[in-house]
Amino acid sequence: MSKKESILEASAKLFSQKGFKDTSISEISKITGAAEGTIFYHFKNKEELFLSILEKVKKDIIFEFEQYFKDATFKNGLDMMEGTISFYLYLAGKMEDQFLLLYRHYPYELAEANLICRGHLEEIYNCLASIFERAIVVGQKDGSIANMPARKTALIVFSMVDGVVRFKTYNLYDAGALYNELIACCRRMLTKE
Amino acid sequence: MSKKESILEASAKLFSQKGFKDTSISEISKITGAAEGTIFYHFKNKEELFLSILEKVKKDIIFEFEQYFKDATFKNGLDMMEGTISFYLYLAGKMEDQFLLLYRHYPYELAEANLICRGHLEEIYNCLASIFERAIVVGQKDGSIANMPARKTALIVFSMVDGVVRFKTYNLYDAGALYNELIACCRRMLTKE
DNA sequence: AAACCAACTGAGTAACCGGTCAGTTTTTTT
DNA sequence: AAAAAAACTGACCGGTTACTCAGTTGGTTT
Repeated sequence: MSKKESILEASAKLFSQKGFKDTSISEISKITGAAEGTIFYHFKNKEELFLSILEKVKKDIIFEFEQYFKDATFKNGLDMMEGTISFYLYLAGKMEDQFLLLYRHYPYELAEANLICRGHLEEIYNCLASIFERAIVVGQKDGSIANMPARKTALIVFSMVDGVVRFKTYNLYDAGALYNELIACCRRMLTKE
Repeated sequence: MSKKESILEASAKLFSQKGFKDTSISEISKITGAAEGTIFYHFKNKEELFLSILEKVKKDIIFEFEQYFKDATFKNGLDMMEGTISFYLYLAGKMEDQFLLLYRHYPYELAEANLICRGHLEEIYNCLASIFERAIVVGQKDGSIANMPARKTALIVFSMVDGVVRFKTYNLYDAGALYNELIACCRRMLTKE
């Protein structure tokens, strides 16, 4: 692995686990074995290093969902929604560090001043919201999901699922213990009476 | 207002809006007019200053909900849930800074090492979850809410509502635009058998 | 072998950080 | 009014920070 790659890998982990401000260049230098100067040779400053990481997070998340939907088949829209939620929870565990980075405050603060950062975040959230929305639209066509505003409902399902992941991240409640209830709630919320 | 009070007020605002690490003692000193030494006279270090603020946030949030439920009357449990959600959204706007502090990462990081911090957070989340739970229990008694695990469902409703508040906080989506849909989703989720 | 160049180095820098402390001012008690 | 206590001050300190830059390395091209 090149020095640049190991810098990216190590700082992605540190930014996720300790936060942007609490991660120093000297720490990244020590872990990777690269001199501090090397870090600034590859990235013009700390902020740009962060943006490179965020871009990779974006690509990874979008790639994973694309892969999942490429191979998956569903009985109907409601079944698709259930699969999507399951995969989201699975992914949040598998890509724990990447999700943790998105649960931090720094990306959103940077997004206020930095258009590139804002763009990455919007792409990520748009991708996630669209995944839930697609399931709803499919379900409304095949009749497994009732008529309701697809995008808005998707955002609510998204925030519901994401909230459960956060509970786990912050050690407030075990996400696994809520899984069955989450699926049941979602089903009741979306199906016709 | 005493110096101590103005230090608490100013740093609460700064910790919420800029974060713990990004707020320096010298900044608090400049804003309040208190010397840096004065801050350390009242609070033995920066962390203890933070804990004082978190404790106040806890008291304020719990107080506000107690006040609300003291005067409010509801037709039934489902109506109570709707009122609770509305009040939660209203409160998240009114106490924007306090909620923002809870959306930051620092409190949860500190909670891992500091029992007092952990205690405050648990009290806050327990209070919020219990509020939603109570409405469900009432609704199940009067028949307006279907039978389902009260606590777990409460946590899901909570994470759903809180997620919508976060969308607004992070400028990702306007919470107000989701209000009607949020209530409708919640109603469908709770009323079906 | 000479020239070139991207990758890399680490000592150095100015700015800032949380925290201390000896001393001053203000308030309360006697 | 004297004494005691509490509130307050700001210069100072050691440590850390992001970032710079003059110089070195090692591989490729001419």
